[in-house]
Amino acid sequence: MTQDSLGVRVVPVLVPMPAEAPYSYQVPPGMQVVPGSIVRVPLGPREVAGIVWDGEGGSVDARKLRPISEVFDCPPVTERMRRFVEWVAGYTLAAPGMVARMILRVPTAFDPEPDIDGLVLTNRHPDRMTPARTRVLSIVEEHGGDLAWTRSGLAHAAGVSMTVVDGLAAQGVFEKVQIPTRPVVAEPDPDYAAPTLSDGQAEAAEALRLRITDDAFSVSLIDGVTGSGKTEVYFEAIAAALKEGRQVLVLVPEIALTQAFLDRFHDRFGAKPAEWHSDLAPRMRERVWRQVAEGRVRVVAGARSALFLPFKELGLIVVDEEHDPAYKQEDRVFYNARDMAVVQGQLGGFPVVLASATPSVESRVNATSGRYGLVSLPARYAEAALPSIRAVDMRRAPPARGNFLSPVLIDAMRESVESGEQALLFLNRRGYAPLTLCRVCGHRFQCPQCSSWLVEHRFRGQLICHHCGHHEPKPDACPECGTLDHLVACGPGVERIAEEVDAAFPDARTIVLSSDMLGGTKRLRLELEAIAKGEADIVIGTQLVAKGHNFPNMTMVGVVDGDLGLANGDPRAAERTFQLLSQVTGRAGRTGKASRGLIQTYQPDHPVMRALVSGNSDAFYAQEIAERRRGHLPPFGRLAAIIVSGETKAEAETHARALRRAAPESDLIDILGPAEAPLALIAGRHRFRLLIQGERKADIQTYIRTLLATGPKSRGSLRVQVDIDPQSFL
DNA sequence: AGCACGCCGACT
DNA sequence: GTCGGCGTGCTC
Repeated sequence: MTQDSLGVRVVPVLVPMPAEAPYSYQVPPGMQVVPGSIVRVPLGPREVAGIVWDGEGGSVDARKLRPISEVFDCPPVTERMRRFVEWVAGYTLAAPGMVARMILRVPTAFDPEPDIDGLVLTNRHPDRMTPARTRVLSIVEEHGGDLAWTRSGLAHAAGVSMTVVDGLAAQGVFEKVQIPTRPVVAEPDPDYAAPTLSDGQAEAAEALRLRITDDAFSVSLIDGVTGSGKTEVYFEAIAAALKEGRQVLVLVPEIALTQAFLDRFHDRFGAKPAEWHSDLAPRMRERVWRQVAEGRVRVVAGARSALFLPFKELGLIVVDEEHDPAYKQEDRVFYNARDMAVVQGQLGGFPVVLASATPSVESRVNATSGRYGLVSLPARYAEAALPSIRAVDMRRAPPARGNFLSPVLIDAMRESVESGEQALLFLNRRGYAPLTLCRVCGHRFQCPQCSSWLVEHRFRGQLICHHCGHHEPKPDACPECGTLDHLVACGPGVERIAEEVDAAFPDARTIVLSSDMLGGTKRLRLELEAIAKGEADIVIGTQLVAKGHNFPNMTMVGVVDGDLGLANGDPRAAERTFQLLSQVTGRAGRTGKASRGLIQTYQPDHPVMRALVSGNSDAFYAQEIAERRRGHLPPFGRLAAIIVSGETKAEAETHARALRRAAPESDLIDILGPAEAPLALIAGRHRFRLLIQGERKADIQTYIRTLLATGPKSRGSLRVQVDIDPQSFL
């Protein structure tokens, strides 16, 4: 804290804009501020919320200084949160103000919720009774007599107008009291419904409980297949943290929390967790934020932005489905919420639990190297038998000409449908066909803006670019040679599979689920409910069927193209495919009935397929890890360079190919979205980067020189930052 | 990031 | 004659 020339106190304030450092503001005489105080300050033509920061304000022209307008009546941002903001800003190379903005993005939560005016019965009697007055008084008596009521609530309950209640209050029959605001959720009870755990689960739960009572920073990875009871196990860690009087954050990847998760939590703790995600109604958002800050909310389940809630006494973060790419934020401030959760744990000195049936390779490495604790759960045999998974070798059982479903798949579907059960077909491709070409001249329909193929959506009669959203009506004639009616669809999308299914099963009830479905989220939810109720026999879906929804009668899952995504040049291709297909095939087999997953593939010997079929992923992970030890990805060794390469992933891939050609033995490389490593010195325009790592800086410099000499000179997009270790916080 | 100012094209 | 596009520049 400093004083300006007139002796007025000046403090640094972090304002929500991309400045390098806090701005300085005067503290008007008589105003009390401490580091962490949330204040309203003038900023240019407007007023914004900012956070009083630590240390000295920078030197500014005294004439620029303006006074703080107001200190909000709100708990100050904790020391831990302030260090967290600085850490995230340093790591992601974002402006600290922009990180602070993520805490402050709750427009009106900084003022306390006003108490509600209530009425409570006195022992005075009304001058005379009327039927309406009798009703009011008997309603109050029925509820015990000493409860506080709101005017409108009481009038409504008694079925009378508010004037009746006002009349009684005027005679002193009621007196005014202040009702404190209602908590957004009831307090969870750690002893509400202690579960019966299997031996394996009990052992795992005990290991996590010990971490909690250690009261120190640690990271534990719970690795257990679908149905092994990970959730029950980390619930015990939550219970232990609650008993220690700490708050708990459960991070979940999806925007909307699945009802299933909330129900399970309620069953265990007798109350729901507070929810936090971007779709939350503004009023609820404020109340949750406020009550989290006050420590009234004990457990929050939320999307990645919940990491920036101002917890008063956070004592545990659980990251569910830790491998999920939805944890990456790739705009403004680029971060991976899973990693930042670990950072919070370290700064706050409390445990972090990562859970996944298919952990990310980096978490597996951290667990096997001992940096993270590993809690493995054996499969549970009893109620949730795993589906038997089989690879369908497409070379040996090919589909009929012009079709995409192998007879093996069709037979399995028929068996399920005929026995009154449901079948799910998974294909991660929207629309009818991913490529359209002219049979006469070979013209391929390409997006005019981003040069990817246009995907035919036959239902809508459009050709659509899935990259940028560009769309045009599908013409009858080739734009190149003008020939009519010779355009041909290449490859399958879900719409095309639906066509094939309709032909093979004309009587079955079929539903197609994809994110571009007409009718939006509401319709989707209805369809999911309908499916759960058994109102469909065959479901054909894209990625969104992989998530959380349970279909109790789904006994067969067919993956139409298991190889899709294995060969797209992404260094995480195998990992992602394994994770996605595990999840999809896991949709079957939660019923206790015998169930199966069939994966169509041309590479039945691929490590991913072997892992899926055997149910043992150790060899697969070992291979992935070995591959990366050969130099493909952090988190091994020190990340030595980030080469920024352009606006699109395609551009980054071009650079990567060039470098691979030029230096085939090099310690390459990954193409990463901005969340995965600090975004160097770079204006926000470059969104994808190559990472190069090596043992010695000299190696890196060689690679960079090679790339600069041979790589495409696309828009001068190569920039370099050296010497950042993304794991150095551990 | 947000917001104002500012300078050029089609319309109440 | 005005409304409105987004380029540039500034905010303690």
